[in-house]
Amino acid sequence: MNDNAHSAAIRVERPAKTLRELALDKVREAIVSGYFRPGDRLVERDLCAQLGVSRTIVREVLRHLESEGLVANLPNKGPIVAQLNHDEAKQIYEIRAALEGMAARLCAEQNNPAIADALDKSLEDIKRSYREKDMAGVLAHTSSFYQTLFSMVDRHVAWGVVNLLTVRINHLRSMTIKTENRDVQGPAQMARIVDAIRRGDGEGAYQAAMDHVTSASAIAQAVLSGRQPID
Amino acid sequence: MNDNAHSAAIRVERPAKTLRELALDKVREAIVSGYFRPGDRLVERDLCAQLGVSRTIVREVLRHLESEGLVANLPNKGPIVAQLNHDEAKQIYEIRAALEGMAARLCAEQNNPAIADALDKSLEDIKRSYREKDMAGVLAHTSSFYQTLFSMVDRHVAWGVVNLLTVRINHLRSMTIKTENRDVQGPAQMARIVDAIRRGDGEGAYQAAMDHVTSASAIAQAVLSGRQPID
DNA sequence: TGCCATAATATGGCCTACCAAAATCCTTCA
DNA sequence: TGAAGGATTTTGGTAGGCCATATTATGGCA
Repeated sequence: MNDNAHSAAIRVERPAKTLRELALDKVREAIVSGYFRPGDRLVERDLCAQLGVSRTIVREVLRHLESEGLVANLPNKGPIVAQLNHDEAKQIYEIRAALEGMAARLCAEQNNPAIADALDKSLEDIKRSYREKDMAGVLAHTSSFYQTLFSMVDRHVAWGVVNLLTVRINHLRSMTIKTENRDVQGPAQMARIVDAIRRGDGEGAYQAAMDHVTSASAIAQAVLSGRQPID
Repeated sequence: MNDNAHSAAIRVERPAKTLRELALDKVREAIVSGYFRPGDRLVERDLCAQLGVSRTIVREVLRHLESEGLVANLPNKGPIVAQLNHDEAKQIYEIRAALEGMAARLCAEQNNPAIADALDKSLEDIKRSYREKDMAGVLAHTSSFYQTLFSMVDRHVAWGVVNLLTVRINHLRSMTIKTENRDVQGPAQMARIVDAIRRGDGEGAYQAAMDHVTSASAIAQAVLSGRQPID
């Protein structure tokens, strides 16, 4: 027993990730990062070669990404990287507004100072990343901010939905945060959310969260209008 | 050209359903309908035999259902039918409330009488199904009511999210609608939504939609408390 | 009898190889 | 030139096999 407990204590935390999960992450990352562009065909056997795995894995991965909305399947032609149009992007921002607004309200109604403190910490990270011009960091810490918002009130299902939708607009997000003045306005809007939460002002937190997403959406629309869709 | 246009016009809407999609629907239906119970193991090779398809297909289907949240994968044990706990159900109802409330508000702000008319039609179908004690019909027409709500304002992404979440609580829905008085209260609450939309009262429609889901959620919680989880 | 080590079984994870059907590209011949 | 008709590419789908792990028998030993 003692021996067992001991070996358990030193047990190496093995990856436990299956090859399929690794491949899934790789391909998702490749799409989100723009290595595969919207409209690109994802030929199964090519992916096999690039990933170094069998078709079985590739097919399962493509199915998974299809159900995530990152990949579209043309009948008898095969999978391509999904194209996000104007309208869908708008809808995604709208849903995020509704859910993040909800989460912010719940946080405010919790009246727990630890929540605002945790959010402030993420906010500092975001500002620092902006100062260091580390845009990947801005995105990551912004995600972290919202994850905190949801997890502090135990809304992991809603967080899952938001997360799922967010990967589909990732390239838009990375463009909006580079917009002029966004390094000041973005954090300012998020600070309003935190302030309302700290005051216990549910309605204010809701509005502030809605406003933040809404302004991001407006910028995204402008970006999309400026550059013609990749069609 | 003319010929082309003509042949396109009469083109038979071919099934186009791949075997995988058929299998996916079958298994999803089997889970939603309760043929497979929460916690049941879904042994790949058994499913192959039952569905009459290859393991490739079965695996892709399982992956798809996993990302829908209907199937859970235990490491080193394999897939089982996902178990819905108390808290998750509550969260799902909460998200539906937020999104259906949003859709109802948008419908109201549209000021288009056709919307309320279409909703009224679904509502009549629901009442008739209740009178005929056709509970499957009640569920179907209720879905149809909400689908109208979303599609009338072109919010198919949000509808997709709601739909995805709804399949996971399908058994709860089928219990809530059988609750005492639900055949009167349910339609009455939905009529309030329609009335507000017809009046162009966005805030009222939002509240009415929230109230409807919230009361369904309360009933679901009661049902879940009454009968111990299937563990 | 009771317990432990071992073998058998079940199952998921992963792979290769194959076939049919559809789309597409390419060649050839009138 | 241009249309018929292969050849190629690629998906959709199948079959079956290998390995690792986990569970379950099983049989032998104290």
